[in-house]
Amino acid sequence: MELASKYSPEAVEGKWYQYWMDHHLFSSKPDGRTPYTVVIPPPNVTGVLHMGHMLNNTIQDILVRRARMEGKNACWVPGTDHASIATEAKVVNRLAERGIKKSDLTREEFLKHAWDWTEEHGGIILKQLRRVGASCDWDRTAFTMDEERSQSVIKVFVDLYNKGLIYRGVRMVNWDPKAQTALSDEEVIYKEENSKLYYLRYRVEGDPEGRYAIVATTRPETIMGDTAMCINPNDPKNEWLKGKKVIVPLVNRVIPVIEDEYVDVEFGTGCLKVTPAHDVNDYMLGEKHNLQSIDIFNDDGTLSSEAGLYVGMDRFDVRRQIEDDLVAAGLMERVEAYTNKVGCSERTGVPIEPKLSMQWFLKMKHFADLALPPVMNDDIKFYPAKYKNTYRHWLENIKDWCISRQLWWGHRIPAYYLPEGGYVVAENIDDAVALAREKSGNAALTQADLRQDEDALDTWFSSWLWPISLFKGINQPNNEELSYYYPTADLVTGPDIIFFWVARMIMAGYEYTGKMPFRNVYFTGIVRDNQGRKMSKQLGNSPDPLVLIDKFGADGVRMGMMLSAPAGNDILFDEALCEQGRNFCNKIWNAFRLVQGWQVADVEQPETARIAVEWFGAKLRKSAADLNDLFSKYRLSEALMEVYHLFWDEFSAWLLEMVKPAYGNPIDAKTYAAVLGYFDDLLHLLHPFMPFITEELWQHLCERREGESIMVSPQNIATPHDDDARLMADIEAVKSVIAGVRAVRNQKNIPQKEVLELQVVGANPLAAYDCIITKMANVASVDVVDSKGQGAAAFMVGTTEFAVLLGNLIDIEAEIAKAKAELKHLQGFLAGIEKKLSNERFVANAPAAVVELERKKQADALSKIATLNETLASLKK
RNA sequence: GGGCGCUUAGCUCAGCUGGUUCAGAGCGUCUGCCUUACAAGCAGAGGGUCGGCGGUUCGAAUCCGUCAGCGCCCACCA
Repeated sequence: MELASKYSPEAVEGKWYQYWMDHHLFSSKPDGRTPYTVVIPPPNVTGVLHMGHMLNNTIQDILVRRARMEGKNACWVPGTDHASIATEAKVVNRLAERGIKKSDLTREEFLKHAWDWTEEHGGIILKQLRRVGASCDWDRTAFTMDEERSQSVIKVFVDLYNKGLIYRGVRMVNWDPKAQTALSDEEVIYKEENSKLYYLRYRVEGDPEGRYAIVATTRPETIMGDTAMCINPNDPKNEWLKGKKVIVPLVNRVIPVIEDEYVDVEFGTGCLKVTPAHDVNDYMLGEKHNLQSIDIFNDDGTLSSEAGLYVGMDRFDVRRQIEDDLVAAGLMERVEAYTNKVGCSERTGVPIEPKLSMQWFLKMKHFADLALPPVMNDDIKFYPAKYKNTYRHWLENIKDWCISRQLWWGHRIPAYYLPEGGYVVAENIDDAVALAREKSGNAALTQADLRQDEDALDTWFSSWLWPISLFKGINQPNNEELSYYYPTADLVTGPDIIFFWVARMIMAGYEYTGKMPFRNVYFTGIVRDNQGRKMSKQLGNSPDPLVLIDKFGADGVRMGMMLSAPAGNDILFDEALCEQGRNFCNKIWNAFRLVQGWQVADVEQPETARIAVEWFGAKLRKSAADLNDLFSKYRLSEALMEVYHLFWDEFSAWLLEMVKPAYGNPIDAKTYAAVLGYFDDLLHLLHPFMPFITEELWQHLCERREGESIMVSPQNIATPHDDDARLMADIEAVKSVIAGVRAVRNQKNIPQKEVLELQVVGANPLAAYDCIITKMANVASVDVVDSKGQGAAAFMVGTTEFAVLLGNLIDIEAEIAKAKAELKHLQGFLAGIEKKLSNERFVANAPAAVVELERKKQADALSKIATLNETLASLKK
């Protein structure tokens, strides 16, 4: 069959993915094999594939395919996340485009829109993952809001409530005025902002001299909520304010001056305005000093009637306005430029507003105690391990988790309020009615009397169950699938969700199965552009993975991603890397074209081929062993580089050239079979990284029967043999000789096809390999001589001198210069060694082996120097 | 403010518990080649006093201290 000289991914990829699907090659059921389980970090159900997914899923696929090829029962479970707040925001925006406001809809109507949107866009990303080659068991595709997962979430909520770990209460929470919901601490991102520090004048009530205190604040718009001014009792400069009352500017409310050591004497004027409703610290001060709390904001961030002034205006408009008004009223001392950190909503980006509200919380101390030890003692391993510190620090300082969200899209909190007050928590309405009757003593209560809590649960309250709920482990504890697949093997995710997700999965894992959810966590880096900038829509520097796949092929892009993606390091993505991947595909393709074009005949195996075949076997065994080691350490980009080098340099450039028959001649059957065997081995090693091209070539190579696939075909590369190392070292020396001759050709512009004469001075330690040297370097023979001939270009391999006879082509001056330069280098080298050896303390203290080695180096250097001196002498004749 | 990590060739990085001629790899660069698998290729070459300083040691890219620069995480100084 004629093959094109270029590999065409488009003709291959779709075909094979369909074939894998048709033959259920990704599907997994419990059996007698060792399981290898990975659960996908579920992408947002309405998301589209970006470079982060490309990286993350390529890594998972490599691990999964490798495990599958090792004979494990690989199970990669895909799915999507309902992403409560993100999806709700998207739905709200979409409705807004149609002129519909969320507030005009009932909960049911809104959810209908959300489900429509989910069904329309949901799963697009999963389809896109197939283009990448992801070998997920698609029959298991799950959704965090499907029936099974929803039930799990509700069941867990009820369970934790009954265990006393979930409570409801009024607390200061992070309020997102745009999404109009509470957020967990983890969803608040602090951004540095250039703002202003305002110095306001608070006149002292009844002061005959009309004195005033000066308060520094970044948020003058909150003065309407001020209910005290606080000074440090140990602050002499504010001593005079003790026991006084001051008047809030513009508002003219009289508030007390309180004393608390919390106040930093050094900051501003040492006077702090206290707004208990709108600042976490002020809230604490308010509690401590029994202050009134005035909530001046509406849920959307506009001023409420409580504020008295600026009612209905947005908080930031008020800040601008009040600055002017304070100046006009003569109450502004001054304004300074100031840099501070403002907490913003991770999702909507708007500054969060600390707000007192009724929310549901999960006590975290219990879970922290559960989740910290297994990571610290490496039952669960983190790659890279540095994230253990981050993890520990978070768990040791953990605060209760606010799990309620004022959203509709998500799992609705299963709490039901009784008409006369109080509530019950139950998995379903029937249980709730029963409980409510019991609680109230009113046997006549019906469903209609109960009102379910309006809030939904934080998205992460469902995803923390993911590794368990995917195997129905919450609803059917200890079921067969769970016992078989769980704990999962590896989790591949970004360090940005270590708290959101990883830590909480560990907590839920131990709480609900008594076991870890996964054994290893591989933290990927962030994909950046080649200038180190984070990829973003605004910058437009984020390529579409599918466009890249169209351009370079899925295998090419996978390789491009992996080439520079060490665990935990950010990857600077450059299309040039995909180009390298594509080129590699082409290289593999063409190596195959060469091999499959050979005519086989019943001829004797040449010695060259015999040695070459033996040598490459050693190489292959060594690489396979190295790969095992690299994979065990999750050093995937190094593993890929290892295979890349093995295929391109050792196999293509050396082995194939060594065994290649002369033009038009056939190859012997023995060599041919060996080369095909190696090709098969190489395809197996490559397959986890480049699934498509390897499957394509494998079928050509083995005359595959329907239903077979490289991914489940046996692969048996032996462990290294005892004499492999010696053979490999010998061939490395042989390569150096060949490279030496080629270098001479290059310098002298002698074409490869011109046969040269090669001499070796003294004895030839590589005599057994002369046939390889003559073939690869195109020399007539390797002649052992006592001293090299006139007009020869010399080079050394180890301590042996080789010489290429050049006759009148030789450039005596250049040879002398070269020899002199080398001599100088060697003499310097020797001087260093001799200095070491003459150091008594070195000889006395260093291990014998090290000293011995130095002696060997010394002897070798002396020998080479002698050779060079002879060369110089003969050149100068 | 606290914690962690990084700094090695033009770029991206590897160098594990100090000692193989240890200063490496890939890409890029340069030179020569359209050699009958592949110019998306072949052959060859150049390139770094391992961020600075100090210390430990017979010996330091590797261990310790310190300084400088960069990055990340955490934190209620308004």
